[in-house]
Amino acid sequence: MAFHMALAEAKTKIDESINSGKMLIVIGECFVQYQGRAGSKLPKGKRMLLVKGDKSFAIHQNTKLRPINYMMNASASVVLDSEKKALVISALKRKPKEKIDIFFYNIDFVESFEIEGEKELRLFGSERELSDLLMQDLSVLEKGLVALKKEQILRKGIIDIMAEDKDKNLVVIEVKRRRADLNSIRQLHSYMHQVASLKGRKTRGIICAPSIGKPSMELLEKYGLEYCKLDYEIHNPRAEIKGLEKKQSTLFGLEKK
Amino acid sequence: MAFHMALAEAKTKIDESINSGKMLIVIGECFVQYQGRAGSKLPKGKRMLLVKGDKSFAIHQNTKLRPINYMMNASASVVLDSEKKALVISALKRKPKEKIDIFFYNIDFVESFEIEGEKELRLFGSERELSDLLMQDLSVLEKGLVALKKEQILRKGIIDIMAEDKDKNLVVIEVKRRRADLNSIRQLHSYMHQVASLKGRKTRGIICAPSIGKPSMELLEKYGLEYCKLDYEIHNPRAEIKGLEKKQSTLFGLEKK
DNA sequence: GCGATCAGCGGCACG
DNA sequence: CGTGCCGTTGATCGC
Repeated sequence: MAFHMALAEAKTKIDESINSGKMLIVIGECFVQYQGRAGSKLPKGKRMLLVKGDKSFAIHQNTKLRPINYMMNASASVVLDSEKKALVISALKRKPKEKIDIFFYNIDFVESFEIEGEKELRLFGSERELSDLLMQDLSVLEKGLVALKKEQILRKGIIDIMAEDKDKNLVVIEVKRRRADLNSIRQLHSYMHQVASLKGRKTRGIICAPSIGKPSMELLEKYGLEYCKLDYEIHNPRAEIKGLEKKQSTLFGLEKK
Repeated sequence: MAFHMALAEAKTKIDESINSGKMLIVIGECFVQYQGRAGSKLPKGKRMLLVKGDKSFAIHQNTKLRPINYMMNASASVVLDSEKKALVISALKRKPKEKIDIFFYNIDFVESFEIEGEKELRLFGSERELSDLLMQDLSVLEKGLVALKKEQILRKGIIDIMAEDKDKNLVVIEVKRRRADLNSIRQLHSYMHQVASLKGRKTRGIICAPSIGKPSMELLEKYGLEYCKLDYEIHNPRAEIKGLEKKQSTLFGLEKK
């Protein structure tokens, strides 16, 4: 019957496409279940399945950027279930053990597209880039500040920039490309304490970010850390540091003279 | 000429589709540039553009789950640039101000698909669910432990579960659905200290997770926190707590008798 | 709207 | 491999 034929035809196309490493698009009414790190069921509805050359599976609804169900680097099997009158596409993965089953009850569209190897995205304005820029001249942060090491690995975490100020105090610097949040502060606090107890030297902590929220600022002050407003601009080939506004922590307000 | 005609035809289809809220798929050779929170350029190559009903734009290559370029909730404009012989699709957003330009030099495929409103995914095994399960009977964690409040909001953070032990000590509990990492420990540490200094009472901190890494365990011990191995299983409608293995922090090894 | 956290986070880089 | 952390994080929920 025509109904089954469509699914059988689709199966052939899908098998071929997945095998070839092409980009595959399937659109139709489906039910999806997943079991693995978590579990989920997605009620029957029309969706798009996108299978890429690297065996990543993504089921998209008509909203949101991210797929509603997915699996990457999986091995696939396509089976025509004549009982359920469905074409079942399963993606399996171990480590962690996960499985996703897609039951297509009817298929509106199947096509695969030849797409050459991926090109590299040239991105600018990443934290890495800002960090590198800062490293080149830490004196914009504070006179006499000199960089010791980038990406200093601690036993429990990684410091963005390790430096030393003019008074030979150690300075732990954490760079954020966006508004500093509680997490940033907790990171810096943890790093600073590790360094202080490890080196037995007076140690300061500075967070560099374009802005910082009020609760984060309060936590920062409570921990005796410092904040430096870091303004930057992103243009064509790379980002550029625009301005730096030192704003020492008020240290519980003791500094008001 | 035929070349332009194809792009012109595509423009019509794309305009209509974006206006209608359908799911739109465009495949062709394109160059992409983005400027906003960061900036990027993607060299010419064949890709898929996916535009959803909620005006989310995603440019996919043939690898990876996530799009190489994207923008959500944008306003779009489609322009035929006869100078550059390209169809330019631009997505614009304010707050934050962002722009993405997609230059299609030729188009292999354009189609839009009617897809009804999204259905809800029923997910089980989330942290929220595990937390709720624990709340129902904290005694599995420790005899005499009683829950005080769920999602207790602090000035600087949110506590998963606030409880009290048999000795009337406050107990801050942080639940993780996967292996506890440094971040989890730093969170719990921060919460515990806030509670202790706020209430002026002896306060304990317990992290519940299926596993914990070695560095995280060390940090946990350094902070005087405790770890509880939380085993759970996910089956059909919901997750279920399988077992709990208490594993008190060794507190610098002082407990070895 | 901002704030905080989770996510089946994914992806990357380094040990 | 695991560990740590960034991400144009996105997505959710509460204030």
